[in-house]
Amino acid sequence: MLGVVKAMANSKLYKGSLNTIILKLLDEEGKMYGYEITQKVKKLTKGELNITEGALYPALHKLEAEGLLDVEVAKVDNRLRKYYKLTEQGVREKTNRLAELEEFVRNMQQLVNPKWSIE
Amino acid sequence: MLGVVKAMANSKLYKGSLNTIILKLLDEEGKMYGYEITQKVKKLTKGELNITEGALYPALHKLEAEGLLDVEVAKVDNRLRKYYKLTEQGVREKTNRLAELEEFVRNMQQLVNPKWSIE
DNA sequence: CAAATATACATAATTTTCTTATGCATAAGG
DNA sequence: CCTTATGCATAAGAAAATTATGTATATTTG
Repeated sequence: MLGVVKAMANSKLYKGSLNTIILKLLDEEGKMYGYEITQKVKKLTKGELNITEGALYPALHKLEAEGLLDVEVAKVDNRLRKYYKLTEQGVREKTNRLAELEEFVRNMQQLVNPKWSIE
Repeated sequence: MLGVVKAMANSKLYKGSLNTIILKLLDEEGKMYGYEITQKVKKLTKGELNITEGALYPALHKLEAEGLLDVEVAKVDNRLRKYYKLTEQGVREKTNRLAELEEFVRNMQQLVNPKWSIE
């Protein structure tokens, strides 16, 4: 019995962007737990981007191990939640990642030309 | 003796975008050879994106194997060049990839918010 | 003119990042 | 009661890149 779990994305372009997404959402929301992140992303992209658990949880663990996230365990309705939030280093890294993302978009615009513009 | 070869890019965001870049450049230029692509990309991004040979050549071979590219060997100044151009299927696929790229940017904009806008 | 750099291809080993497939457990809805 | 939703986790494998080589000719530079 498989629950037809849609992949993270149709295209391969999202590779490498998961960490940036996580850092930015945590910066906005203050703290979030894993499942909440997947739902938030799904909603914001109108179902077009589904983060898989196999990608998300290892990513969260890695960011935590790198000192970019702090974790806090909570029990809600007898179910476990692990709330993540940015550390100070995480806030700095988030800023860097967003700058890289803007640069990426700027460069892709030059290469692949342009229906979109910056600013 | 190592020639300090810079990586394809500082950030990981470019992962997955190489094929799209290749298809679009070939569409614009008509035909190009591998080394020419690396130089063109370097120039267009003002040196910020350096495609490595280890990424480029396997990608070209794969695109050719998939029927998206045709190759034509030439000898210039006693040196080998392999000119690639889009097949009909390659043209169609280029269109798809560009649409995916736009969708990717649109989704990232929703997620990570917004200094850039589409259109 | 010798040495270094640029041009031009290629591939193998490894790493990173993701998909796919599981696994466990509780809550809610039909 | 059975399915779906919530919530975590990890392992096996694939895909795409990095890093490190290797070969060869042409050009520039000290």
